[in-house]
Amino acid sequence: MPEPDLFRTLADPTRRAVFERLCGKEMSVSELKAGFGVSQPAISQHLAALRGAGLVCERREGRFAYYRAEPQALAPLVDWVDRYRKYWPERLEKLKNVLQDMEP
Amino acid sequence: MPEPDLFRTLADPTRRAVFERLCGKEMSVSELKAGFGVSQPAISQHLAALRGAGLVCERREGRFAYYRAEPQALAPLVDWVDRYRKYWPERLEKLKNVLQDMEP
DNA sequence: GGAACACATAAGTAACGACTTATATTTGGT
DNA sequence: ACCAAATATAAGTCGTTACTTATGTGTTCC
Repeated sequence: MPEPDLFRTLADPTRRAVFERLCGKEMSVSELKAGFGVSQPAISQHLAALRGAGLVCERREGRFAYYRAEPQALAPLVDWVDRYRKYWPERLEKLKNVLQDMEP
Repeated sequence: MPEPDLFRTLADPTRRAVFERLCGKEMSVSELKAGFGVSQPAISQHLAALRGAGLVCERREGRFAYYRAEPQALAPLVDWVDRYRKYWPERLEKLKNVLQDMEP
């Protein structure tokens, strides 16, 4: 398995949407499949790719497989983006809002 | 031309490296080519892709073409990343540092 | 005007990536 | 024990993509 790059893993819109949905709540594969216009194997393959990048993890329960997102795995991407924030002062406000939303 | 997705545009390591180098300083194509193990047309093609995504812009001067990065075009990516920052409180410190570096 | 230079575009190729259908594996229910 | 459900894996297909070499376009210098 070739090095899993976050950019490449998230480049596919369907796979990215899968990750986004899993950030909201843990879901089974068939629950995920609903709403996407692709087959179940396609979903499983996207989940395998996301798991390879550490972006999701699986919890088995009987014949069901529940997946949830692991947003910490976005660390390298966050770092990368932050390196270019400084070129971009007009975004300061939005960043401050993000900070405020995070504080209790 | 199909919609230029930032994730997809930045997915290729060589192309991403081109963008990164252009954030440091404006450069000509041949100046860029040095350091990458690919042909000049390959560089030109990456530049065309980056330009299509608004990530770089070109300034012509005689027979030279100088390129520089346009980090503002990262906006959608920054927004996307910020949506997942809130799942990730342990990164608060780093974010604060980023903020501080941006203030005068 | 012509040759060398800087770059872009064209055309071809080989690898990759996202999908499909088909099949295997495990589990639950009857 | 059997059958259906939930998921994973295999194998094949087809479009995309990142490269190559070859060629075109414009510019500078002699």
